[in-house]
Amino acid sequence: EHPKMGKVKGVIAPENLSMNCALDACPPKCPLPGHAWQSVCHKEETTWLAFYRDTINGEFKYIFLSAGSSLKGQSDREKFEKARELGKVVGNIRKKITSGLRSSTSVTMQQNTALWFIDLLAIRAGNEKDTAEEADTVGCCSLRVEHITLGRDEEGPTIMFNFLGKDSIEYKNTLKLRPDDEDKALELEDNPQISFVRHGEEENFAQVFKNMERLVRKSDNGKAKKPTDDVFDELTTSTLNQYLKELMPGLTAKVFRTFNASFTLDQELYKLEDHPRKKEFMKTDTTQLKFYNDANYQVAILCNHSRAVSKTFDTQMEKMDGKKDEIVKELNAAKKSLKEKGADKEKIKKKITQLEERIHKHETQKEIKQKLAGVALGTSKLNYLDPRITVAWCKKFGDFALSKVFNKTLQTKFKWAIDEADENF
DNA sequence: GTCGAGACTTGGAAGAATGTTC
DNA sequence: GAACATTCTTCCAAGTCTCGAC
Repeated sequence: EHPKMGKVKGVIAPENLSMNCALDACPPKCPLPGHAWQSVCHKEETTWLAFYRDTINGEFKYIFLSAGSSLKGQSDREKFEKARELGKVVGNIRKKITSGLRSSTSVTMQQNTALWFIDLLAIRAGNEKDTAEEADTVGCCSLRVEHITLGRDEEGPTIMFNFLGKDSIEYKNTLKLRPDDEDKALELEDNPQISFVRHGEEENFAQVFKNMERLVRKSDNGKAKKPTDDVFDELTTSTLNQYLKELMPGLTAKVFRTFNASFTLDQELYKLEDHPRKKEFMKTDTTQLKFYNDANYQVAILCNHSRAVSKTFDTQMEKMDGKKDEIVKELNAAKKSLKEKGADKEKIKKKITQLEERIHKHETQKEIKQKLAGVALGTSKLNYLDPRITVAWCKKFGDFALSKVFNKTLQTKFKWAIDEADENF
């Protein structure tokens, strides 16, 4: 429960607003007669147009340019360029993390263990929070002992995470080794609450597990930890980001999330290139869009982007089941009539094929609906996926219409990417 | 090194607009 | 064209991160 729940916001008057405009520009006129702006300033190094103080907690509230403005586009591009830069050096950074995991210096070991999670699981940095004023949510650096369960299964060690992240969204995930039995691995792969250790990272995982055993049991002074104690007790987001800057200029924890989200999309989309079912996927716009959405889905799972399940979800499922029953009845009747004397067999056979196709389509639709019930695809598309990857993929594979994946708002927001990327991006 | 102000990005909910089905 | 489903858009809270003061 949020500590400020139930508080009423005050009205924001012109007297609460500070305006920002160029020194040689005419400040906007206050539209309310008898009122005036609190102040007019000329901060050329900032992008905000106006700000006021929140009436509940006194925090700054800004008014910015829209996402479609060239200024925002430029900043968006810089964000993705930074992620691409990380992509070029991530191999070396992972080598440094590998050695840091085994460090005898506690701070170094903690920094690299946290980073290993941030890189693999795309967990947020986790700044300090004042739980008397804000909801009790955590990220990597602020994880507490009570959020972690260490265990073992037939493949080896397991690390289970269970905590509330941004917006009090539940994060439940068990990290484990990929089973040798490929059928079992494929089955577990479909479970969004299970993540496999990256290929080649098995030894590092064993070390991370050892580190975590130590971090959830004892602090550096040897005292036993309580469930409410911090796992990474010598770490803050600030010191972690300072360390990251030593590894690459401008690198922060957030960049790993952008990089891994875009990298995942790129990998998933380009599986189409030599996919055995390539023709089938590229047959219609609907099947190609489904392929794109499946790739987008993998990113949404990685970033834990969820949404409330529609209140009418169960009714909708029941309706779909009812609809399917109707088609099945029709199909059975058609099959029966095939055996009747004097029936137009060719016509009935054609009808049977059509009905079978309808059932298959219906089942696929239900499957998609169930899969996406609690998952939000839009957040990653808007914030984490380099739009140039999507633009290039659309151009490369059958000149697929970009409007199928980017609506009007996204096309405006990503104009810079549409102009820039060709099929070889 | 710590703290807090300041500036910006990321995020889901809700309502509006649009599409689909009967 | 009504009813319902889906997608788009807006809203603003909740994050991340930097920088300067102490």
